[in-house]
Amino acid sequence: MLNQSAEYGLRAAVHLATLPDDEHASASDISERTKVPIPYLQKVLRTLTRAGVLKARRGMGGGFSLAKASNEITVLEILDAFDSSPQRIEKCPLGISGHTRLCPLHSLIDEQVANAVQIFATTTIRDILDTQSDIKPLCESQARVTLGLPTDKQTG
Amino acid sequence: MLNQSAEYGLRAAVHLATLPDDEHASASDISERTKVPIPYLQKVLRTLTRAGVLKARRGMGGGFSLAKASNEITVLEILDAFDSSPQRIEKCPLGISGHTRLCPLHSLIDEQVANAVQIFATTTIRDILDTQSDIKPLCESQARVTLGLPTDKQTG
DNA sequence: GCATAAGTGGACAGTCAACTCCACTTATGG
DNA sequence: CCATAAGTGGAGTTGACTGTCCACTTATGC
Repeated sequence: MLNQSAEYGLRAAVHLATLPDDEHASASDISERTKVPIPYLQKVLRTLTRAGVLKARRGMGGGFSLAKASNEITVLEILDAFDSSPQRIEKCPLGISGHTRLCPLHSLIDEQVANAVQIFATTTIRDILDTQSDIKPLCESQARVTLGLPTDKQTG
Repeated sequence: MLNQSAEYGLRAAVHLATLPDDEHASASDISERTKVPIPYLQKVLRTLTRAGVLKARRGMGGGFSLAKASNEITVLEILDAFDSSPQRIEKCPLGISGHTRLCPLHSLIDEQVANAVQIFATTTIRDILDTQSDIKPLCESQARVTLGLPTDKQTG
């Protein structure tokens, strides 16, 4: 569905959204919380910064924070930063002339893509945090405590 | 959404489904109709044959045909042959213990996947051919006539 | 203003999907 | 039974994505 970078980017954004508004988190803080290898995470964070999703601050006490309010950052926006938003089928993949719309085969596929894109475009990071669930995104506060024995169980 | 092989495999299956029941089409016939490079298509066809979607017949007059009725071949089945069915998220990608379900972030994504999988699992090749549309899958019969100048226009 | 914390940029290595080739096998038909 | 049509198997190439490293720049704070 989406590539590794996008998955990591989402985790980072969700984590940053849980922080008090003007607080920064360093790459290694985020890495711990999101379980993403630091070197790769740094690259991901840079990408999100260039895309205008995050703000970076250098130097001591620096780090990353959201560039706008969490309800102004859509999931799609983050996927796009990593070329990972599901691709709509714009025109016939066979490139045959004479038709102006997709045939049933490609319509079927494109419809599924369209559905997903629509949801991702209208869901913000805030929405994710606001979702009613006993499981918090990235396992939030409890995570640190239970972290001793990382098992492969179902989580979130 | 799906990889190239799966896209090619779907085209081939749809094309074969338009042929009279016991008729075979050679790889190069299918290549022409589906606009897929022959060498790669051959590999795709082999994969579908091994997966039990197609039957192959060697020697002169041989070729490929569907291994079962077109209404018994689902889109998902073909995607699966190429490891291209959208992957459900089974367990927390962060691998944190203590939770038994997905967190809101991963639920959101998994829901989109689930939707698509559900549709693909219940749509057969026959359904695609039966879809009401003035545009036929792979541009069917008219295609050969207009094929002289392949332009990049919208089709299906 | 120097030591140190922290982000930046870009180069580099591994893996996998996309795609190509070719030598081999099977079957038909004259 | 030989020439030829057609599928099979597997090796090889390229390029994108994943992931790592390091030298460099910026900012803080003592």
